[in-house]
Amino acid sequence: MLSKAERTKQFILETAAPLYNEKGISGVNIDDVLAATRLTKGCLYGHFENKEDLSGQVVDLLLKKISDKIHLAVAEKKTSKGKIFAFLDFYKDPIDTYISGGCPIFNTAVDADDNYPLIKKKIAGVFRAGQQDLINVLTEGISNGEFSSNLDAPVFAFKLMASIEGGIVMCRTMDTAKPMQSLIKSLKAELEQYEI
Amino acid sequence: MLSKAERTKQFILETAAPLYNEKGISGVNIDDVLAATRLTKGCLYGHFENKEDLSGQVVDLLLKKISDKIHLAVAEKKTSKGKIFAFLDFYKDPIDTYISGGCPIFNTAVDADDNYPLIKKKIAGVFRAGQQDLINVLTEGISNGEFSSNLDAPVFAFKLMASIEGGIVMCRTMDTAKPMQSLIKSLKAELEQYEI
DNA sequence: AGAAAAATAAACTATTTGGTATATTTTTGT
DNA sequence: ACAAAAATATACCAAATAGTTTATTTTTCT
Repeated sequence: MLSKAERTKQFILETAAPLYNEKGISGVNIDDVLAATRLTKGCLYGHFENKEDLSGQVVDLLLKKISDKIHLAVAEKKTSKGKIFAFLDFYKDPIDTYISGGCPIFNTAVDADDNYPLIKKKIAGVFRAGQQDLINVLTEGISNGEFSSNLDAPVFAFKLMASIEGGIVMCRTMDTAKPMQSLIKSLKAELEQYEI
Repeated sequence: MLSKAERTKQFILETAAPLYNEKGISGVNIDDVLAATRLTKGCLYGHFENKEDLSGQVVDLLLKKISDKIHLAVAEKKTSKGKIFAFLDFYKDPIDTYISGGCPIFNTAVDADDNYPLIKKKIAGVFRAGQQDLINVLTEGISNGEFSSNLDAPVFAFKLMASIEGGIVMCRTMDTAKPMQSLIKSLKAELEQYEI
């Protein structure tokens, strides 16, 4: 079992995570975190060196949580098509997201661009890994005869991610989930064009 | 001719615009703006009530500038296909953007979500207007025989915007423009499937 | 039960940042 | 040329925020 200290630290990170996702890195202040956790400064600074330390670890947790959740949703499907569909369906509700405030990968990407080069590098890695995962699934689908070899896996993988992420932001801003449903349908139909 | 005061005010807004696009609304501080404009506090506060006033007007300018520029690029094309292609080509370089820091519409959307409800509403309007413009172009293309009536204009319009905006962020984060070229090609090909 | 670890309470420091005030200088436009 | 407008310089104020300190209390765990 985790020590009390480790549990408290985890609790702080978990509680701060949605705050960071909603308000952005520079939008969160220490008092917000203290209010949300109902802990005291002395306690918080016993677990983290400073705000930068806290922010870095929160971002890491955010990225890990969403990545794990997606992998889980995708892993339980057997076919290539099933896995891609599961990825798309994961994002079907852009208003009420897994972690409140939208997709943490994307939010952090916009936040970090021009502001936090270190975090930006982390996100770049997450994007690359995510795209590679999709490429692997699609390539697998081509080699096992699910899809035609006309399917350009890297391009379609990028298109899937870009449109989903863009769609989330648009839907959240316009406060409607409907366009996301149509977008997902359209992307599914696009993939099905390559079915053999 | 504009009065000196009006010119100075415009100069402040134009100079602050890329700062806001790069750093986000709460990331910009007054001293940044003073340093960039090389003006003094007294002067700045002679033109704007407070930071909120300045921020609001900068965001308005950002949205107007990019909207105007896109309209200009699209308007000079005659055909529906030409207009859509012009829209896509407008975003072909996600690294070196028209206004430094990426697409201001999208940046502001992520920034405003959960933080600035008033600005969020403004962006929602811009998204809706942009989508409607694309719908109109596509619908025109259908009615004049360029495209099949199988083309679902609202859905495709949304897909165009979402994937382009998402693609910009991904490319900027990974520091490469290449995937954007492929994405644009793919979207063009997708539209061409509906050509008659 | 009792020592060590963890958390609290509360006061305090330092820095950043938004904003004000005012006297002086520069620029503009008739 | 000259009055009005615009901008500067400088000093200052107030609030928000990050971070420290220390003595005390609570909790954990053997």
